[in-house]
Amino acid sequence: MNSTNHYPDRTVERLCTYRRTLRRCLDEGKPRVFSHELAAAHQATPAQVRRDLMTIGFSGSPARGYDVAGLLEYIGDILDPPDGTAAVLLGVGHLGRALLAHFTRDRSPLHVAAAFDITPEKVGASCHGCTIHPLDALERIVAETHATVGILAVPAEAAEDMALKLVACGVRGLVNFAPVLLHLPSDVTCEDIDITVSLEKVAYHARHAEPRVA
Amino acid sequence: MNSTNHYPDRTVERLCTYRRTLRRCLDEGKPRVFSHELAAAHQATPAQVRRDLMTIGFSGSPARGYDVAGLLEYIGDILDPPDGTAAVLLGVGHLGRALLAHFTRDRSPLHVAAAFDITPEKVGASCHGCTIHPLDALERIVAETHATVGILAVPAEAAEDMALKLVACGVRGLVNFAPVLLHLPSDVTCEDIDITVSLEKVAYHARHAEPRVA
DNA sequence: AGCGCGCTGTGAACACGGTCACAACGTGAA
DNA sequence: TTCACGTTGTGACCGTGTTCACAGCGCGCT
Ligand SMILES: NC(=O)c1ccc[n+]([C@@H]2O[C@H](COP(=O)([O-])OP(=O)(O)OC[C@H]3O[C@@H](n4cnc5c(N)ncnc54)[C@H](O)[C@@H]3O)[C@@H](O)[C@H]2O)c1
Ligand SMILES: NC(=O)c1ccc[n+]([C@@H]2O[C@H](COP(=O)([O-])OP(=O)(O)OC[C@H]3O[C@@H](n4cnc5c(N)ncnc54)[C@H](O)[C@@H]3O)[C@@H](O)[C@H]2O)c1
Repeated sequence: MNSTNHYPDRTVERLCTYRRTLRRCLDEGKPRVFSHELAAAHQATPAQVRRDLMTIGFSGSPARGYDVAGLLEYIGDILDPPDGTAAVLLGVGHLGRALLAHFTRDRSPLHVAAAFDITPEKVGASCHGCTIHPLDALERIVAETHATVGILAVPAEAAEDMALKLVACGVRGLVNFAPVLLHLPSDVTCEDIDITVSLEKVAYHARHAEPRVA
Repeated sequence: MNSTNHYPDRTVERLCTYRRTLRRCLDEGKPRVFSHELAAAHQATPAQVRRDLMTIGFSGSPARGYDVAGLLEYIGDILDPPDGTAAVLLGVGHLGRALLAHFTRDRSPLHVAAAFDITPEKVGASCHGCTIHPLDALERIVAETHATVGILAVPAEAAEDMALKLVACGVRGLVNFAPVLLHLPSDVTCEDIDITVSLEKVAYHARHAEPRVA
């Protein structure tokens, strides 16, 4: 297991969601879980869960299952840097405001540290307790907050420019809501969330579903 | 090719995005495209594009490429029902408002036809030109608008109940923003958009990216 | 008219993630 | 103490989606 080339994307994704179930178990005072319980709370089979945990090197015990608190901490060590993750948001429009409302109140290991917009009227204002900064403060604030992730909620035309600006400031991870493919250096991770495409896909599949199976 | 079991999900997804590039070509007066041009505008190789178009049965001509207008119409016939797709939105909170702002002004083949909320103060009000209805009007309005897709922007605790309610009204496609797995009949298509997980994934990958390759 | 280039269409090979199936083992009951 | 059960850990297998590689062909150039 070399240090740069890490776990598969799909596994990381499931780790994120396993955490939710594990937290709920902890809240309920349930000290141990079986693979089939974790599987039921996700889109997964018991074998898949065991495989994921094997991949990250976490062992359970036969007839007892996995230790909830131990696994939660183990996953946290993989996913979370010691000081949590800071993100910056670009574009405080309709979508940006919703994101701010959600990720600033959150005490999770991940939060939005600062927001930016190009519109002069918005700059300086505060939105859900977060001050909106001008774009020329980007480099300084990324450095100060040690932000490692950038969120793009700007119009499609501006997205690539803003992405490259973020990369120039040292950001290596992006979440892009704009409906365009960004051309980025290969060491930058970008997750596209394309709500329009998701809706179109679902509409398509809904139209072509077989009448009723289960 | 039987009528129920249709194209793979990934292909449908790419068809949605090919359309964007094709529309841009049309706007620019470009009558034909090559597979490598479509590929460059997407996360795809030329072979992948050709394979997709082969899958849907659209032919180009060597040395001339694909006819932009023809392909656009061909994809439209696959993705869009004749009258467009109507969706209903459940939960007009921070996220719901952003979605309304985007998908009501849109003249696209897909639009939000009605919004619903449980909070008495919100019901009856209008948001971005869309009236907010009470939940007990759901069945009637789904029937009247012929909505085929439901969008869940409600708190996690309410998501599964609301999903089942939509299904009971005849909706067969869902887009779910709540961070829970929905247990649904197998003939219902559900696309989960889990923004928190996307952020966590990106943060993870950004931390473990190799220093610099390209 | 003839030639060569560059594209399309596609069978075959490949890679990856997911699933199966089973040996190993700890636990609790008798 | 012994046994039966249920769960984990994992090698082998399988299916799907992606890429390779090349034959076939039309266009434009000479
Ligand atoms: N709202 C939705 O539900 C929705 C759905 C699908 C896709 N999207 C996409 O998400 C993005 C944002 O959508 P929105 O609805 O919030 O749009 P919006 O127009 O409401 O907001 C865009 C914001 O970005 C700011 N902006 C513009 N250029 C900028 C720049 N260069 N740097 C920083 N800020 C800049 C604007 O001032 C504005 O505040 C768009 O690309 C849109 O296509 C949104
Ligand atoms: N806002 C974000 O950026 C964001 C990010 C990640 C996930 N989410 C998820 O999206 C969902 C919505 O987020 P939000 O920020 O808009 O929350 P919000 O609290 O602002 O809005 C929720 C809305 O749903 C309404 N509601 C509650 N129960 C309902 C019911 N049974 N039927 C209809 N409406 C009901 C409430 O009245 C409220 O208007 C949540 O599940 C949240 O976890 C949001």
